[in-house]
Amino acid sequence: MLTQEQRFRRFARAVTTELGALEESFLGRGRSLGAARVLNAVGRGITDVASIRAYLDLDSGLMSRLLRSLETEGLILTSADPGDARRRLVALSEAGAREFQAYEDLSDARARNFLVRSGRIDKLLGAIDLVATALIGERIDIREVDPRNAAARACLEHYYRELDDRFEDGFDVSLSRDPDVAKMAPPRGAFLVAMSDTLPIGCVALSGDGTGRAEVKRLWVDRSARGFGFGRLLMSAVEATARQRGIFLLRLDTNRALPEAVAFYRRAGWREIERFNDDPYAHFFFEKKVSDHLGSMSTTTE
Amino acid sequence: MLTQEQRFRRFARAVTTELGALEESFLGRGRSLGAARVLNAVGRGITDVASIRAYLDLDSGLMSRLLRSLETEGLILTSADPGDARRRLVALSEAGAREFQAYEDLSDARARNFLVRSGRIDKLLGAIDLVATALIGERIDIREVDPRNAAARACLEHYYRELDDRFEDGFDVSLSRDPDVAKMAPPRGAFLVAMSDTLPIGCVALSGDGTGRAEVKRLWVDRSARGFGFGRLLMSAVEATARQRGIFLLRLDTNRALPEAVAFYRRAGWREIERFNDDPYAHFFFEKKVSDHLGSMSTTTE
DNA sequence: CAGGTTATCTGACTAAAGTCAGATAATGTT
DNA sequence: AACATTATCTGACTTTAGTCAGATAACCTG
Repeated sequence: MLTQEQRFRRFARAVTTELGALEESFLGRGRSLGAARVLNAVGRGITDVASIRAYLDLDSGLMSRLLRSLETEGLILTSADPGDARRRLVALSEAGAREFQAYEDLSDARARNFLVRSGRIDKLLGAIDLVATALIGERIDIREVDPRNAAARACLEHYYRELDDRFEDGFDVSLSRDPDVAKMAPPRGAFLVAMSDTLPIGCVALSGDGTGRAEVKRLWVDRSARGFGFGRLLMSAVEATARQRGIFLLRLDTNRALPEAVAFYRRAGWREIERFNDDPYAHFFFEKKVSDHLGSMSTTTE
Repeated sequence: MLTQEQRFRRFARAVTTELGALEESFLGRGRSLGAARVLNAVGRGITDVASIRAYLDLDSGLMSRLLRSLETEGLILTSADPGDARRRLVALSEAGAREFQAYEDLSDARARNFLVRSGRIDKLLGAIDLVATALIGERIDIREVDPRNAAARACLEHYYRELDDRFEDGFDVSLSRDPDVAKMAPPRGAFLVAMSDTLPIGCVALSGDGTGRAEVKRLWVDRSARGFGFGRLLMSAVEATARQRGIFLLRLDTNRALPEAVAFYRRAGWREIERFNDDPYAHFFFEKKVSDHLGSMSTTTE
């Protein structure tokens, strides 16, 4: 039988062929891969020379020559940084933007081709998300965002869809105690999203009312990213955020159709308590003390 | 939300980084990637220059120079092909074998590192097999092998394990009508394995007794490879093989715990018939005519 | 055995990627 | 103002990969 290593190596060969073909298609546009990569970096919004150099790991000499060749092609415009004239800023010209878009289209076409040719797009997307998440691994970035932000909304949509799938009678947000957006934004609360490269793979909300107590809501981790400990990571992050906001006691509720969530909260040091709301979707109630005394930012209204 | 193309591109970036690091580690052994690749091809058993050239898609001049450099390093030995002195044969020297092993160890170490670091080896292996199978796609090779061969045995082990998982009371080969190996080998029968690169992803056996009738047994497709139509491919191949062996009528049985198999046989033109054996695991029985008259190789014992 | 074909080798080239040692000019520090 | 530091640029270099036109020797066909 094939060993696990051999299976990985078959995967590596298959992927190398596919990605090699993508690079080949880039060469078809008449400039070197190095130049194409720089153009791509600029197109993606990396605008100063030092950042591009760090992003692509390029020698300063090579970088300079690639910039010069893109400049004489008329694809980029460079200028001195007004704040520090040693630095140079790079921007796409109109022709450069068109050329950047052409590379984007090539990439998208190959991605599409790969996905469609299998005939099993959903299963394949699940698999590639899983592999990418495993590879990106610890390089995950938990950041606070506005709950109306695109990544946050994407997470929430996934979250609602999953509840709708798993609850016996489906899930309808409007029937639930939906915390309003203001409660999930500073200074009273927070909305945290876990980003793996460009993909939002999980979220959690802290819904506060300005007192030293708050609720944890909307904990979700993408199916393809489960088992890597991101749920725990999100919970630690939200507890830390709560402490910063001067919150000392957290509560949450959850549904009996999510036994792994109930087990997870128990393991993570949450204590089961009496029902504290009339949400029809809530069956289990927990609380956890996150700091010993009232934090510095707690208000007087408690 | 991220589009499907963006998800693929996140995957491509993650994988490129991982595989780039692997190539970097190859460079650490002090020779170019080209030379390392040739050494690897020789180590994997490709012994004549033309085949290596085809395998690695190398220009004849470049190939020759890489061979010369490996030869002066003392890693390979070349000799004229005794059958055709224009061809050259390549073999690893003792030092070459050690060096080849060093590259193998590097590859394995990186594969292991990738798998272990996730903490979810089985799920990850399933995902990479799925992606690799999708990428390799049509480039699948159905070949007849001896049923005692390693790939065949690997398939059968998976097959038995899966039946044991799915049947209500498990599965024990010794209780089943296990066709003996001679019936699954030429000239009476056949054992076909579907190879995707180096991975056996499916099998099917033709168990004959030298008459114009035979049984199809052991149809199996790996979980990660289902839905790509490989079952259908294997069945067409086994029917073609049956015709070659002079068989005109095929029969098979299957279990009620495998509804998708039953549906598959119905769709593929099989006709349900009466029970024709006393296998305790068999609940459904099918037959299919694969040629109109007795084939040329049919024996007189029918 | 003559003439064509084949497999490999050699030499002369190119393009791309990358390295390294200064040069230049702006900025920061004392 | 003098000196060190920083970001970028320039020129000279190397290695690798790859291309192409023959050369060479063995083989195949009639």
